Amino acid sequence: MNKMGPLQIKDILQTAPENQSVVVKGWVRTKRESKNAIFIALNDGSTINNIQAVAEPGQFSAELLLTVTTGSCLKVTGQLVASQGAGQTVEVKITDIEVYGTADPEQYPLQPKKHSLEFLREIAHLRPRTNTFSAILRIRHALAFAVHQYFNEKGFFYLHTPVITASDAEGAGEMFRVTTLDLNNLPRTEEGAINFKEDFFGREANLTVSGQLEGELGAMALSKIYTFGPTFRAENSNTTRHLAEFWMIEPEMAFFELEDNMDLAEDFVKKVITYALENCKDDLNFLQNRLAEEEKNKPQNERYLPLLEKLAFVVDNPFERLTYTQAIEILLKSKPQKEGKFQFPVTGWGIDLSSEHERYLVEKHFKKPVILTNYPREIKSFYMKLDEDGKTVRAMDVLFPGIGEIIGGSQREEDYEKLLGRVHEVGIDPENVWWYLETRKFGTAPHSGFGLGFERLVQFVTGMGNIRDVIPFPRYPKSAEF
RNA sequence: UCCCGAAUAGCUCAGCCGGUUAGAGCAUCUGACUGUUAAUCAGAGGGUCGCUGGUUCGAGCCCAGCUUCGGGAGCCA
Repeated sequence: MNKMGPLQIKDILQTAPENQSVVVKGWVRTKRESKNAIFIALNDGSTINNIQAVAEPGQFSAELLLTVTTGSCLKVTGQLVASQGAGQTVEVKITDIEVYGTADPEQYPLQPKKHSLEFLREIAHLRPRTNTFSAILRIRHALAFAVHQYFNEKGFFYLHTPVITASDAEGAGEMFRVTTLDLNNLPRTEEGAINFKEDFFGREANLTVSGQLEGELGAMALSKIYTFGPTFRAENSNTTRHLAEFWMIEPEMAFFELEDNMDLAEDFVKKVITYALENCKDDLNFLQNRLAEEEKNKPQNERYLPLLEKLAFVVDNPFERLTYTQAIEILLKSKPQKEGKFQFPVTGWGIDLSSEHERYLVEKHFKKPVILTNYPREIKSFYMKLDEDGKTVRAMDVLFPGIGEIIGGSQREEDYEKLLGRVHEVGIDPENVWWYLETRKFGTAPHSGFGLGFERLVQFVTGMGNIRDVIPFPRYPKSAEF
């Protein structure tokens, strides 16, 4: 087999030292000079661990060594030897240094010290070079890989739903417009309205807010499909769990009823978390220690479980399943309700649960992930299958501690007349979704699906508090710099 | 979008009741020391106090507006 590029630090660190010659390419994390040795810690992002390269004083010119600073990029040639010092088993005895790129320490913002997450967000082009963000990005990759692996093994097909759509039928949120019209010289109809017939698609177009409707079309032919792609919401949301551009995973399954849907959602989440636990040990350990440092400053009662324990707990315990109606009963009898601690007191059946209510159920009452089902029809989307009582729909929300709703899904309404009725009820023009309605006209079938916010999953697994820190280049109101 | 808070050195922050020349830790640089582990010790450099306007003899500090950031809420994934 051909060697595909140079060895990576991850592999070199696991190689037995036999004075063999090695080439290491990476970015300098720190340099320490002492009387008998110069130590350079190199990292290439293949692992959170650095490799130590050692040179002798006088071996290289002062001019060269001055350019070896934190952030600079090097090619180091030498021998792989057993380390004489504690802290690492192998190290590289340097014979040659080539500086690929310098990084002026007076200007390079990432110096060997603690930086706040807020500051790193301002230098998103460089933050992948930090331990924290490289760990997050490796875990993010592992989770994405696990998603595809899981669905592939379960017989799902990856369906590529469009990024550009002409319908906002789901009403999932405000949309970003896609246009090639000259905004300074808009074509007008005789009535003075903007003439979208002259636009690229000959009609109004937007970025997708969900691949679900198209996903259902796929499930009505391939039985089990999933989508995994970017999703766009133009909401003016400024929270730690919303992005304007995020990645959503949406499986859609023919012949799945609500219970099958819940079983799949729970198994899926547990399996991908398990994959991360098994394949990202170093990174998770690093993030766990990092979080533990932060927790030190918090009062005892506000501290969470250590990250790895939290993840193991979620994997090992069944999610709590209950109906919306049962949840309301619990909330009505709850301590914060009786003591008037809720900002929005629970007034009774039919209210939309606010995040304080969800948090109470998940974090205080059950202390584990919760699946809430059978919500009132009035507070859920038009495509959800009506229950027999006609009051509730076969919806399910999976709620996680810390981040709230990680999954929203439902059994879909497969009855043409009932679906059409709901379309009219919520004020959607049936003409805009004729193709969606036709699936119910031609060979309709019971089916279900859900949407999982990928970044919320990454947030949960990494323990990061702000969703803007689990995507390489976050998009949110007033921010699209990088 | 709403509520609350913040903006002072490259970074993280302190700055009293409005009063002389605005401080600390880390980082950077210099020196010392050391098979070192984000080394350690000593010294040095580094500031339009977010922007605009106002009050005042005098504003980092008080007031107004704006901008950006953080936390919470709503919308949701």
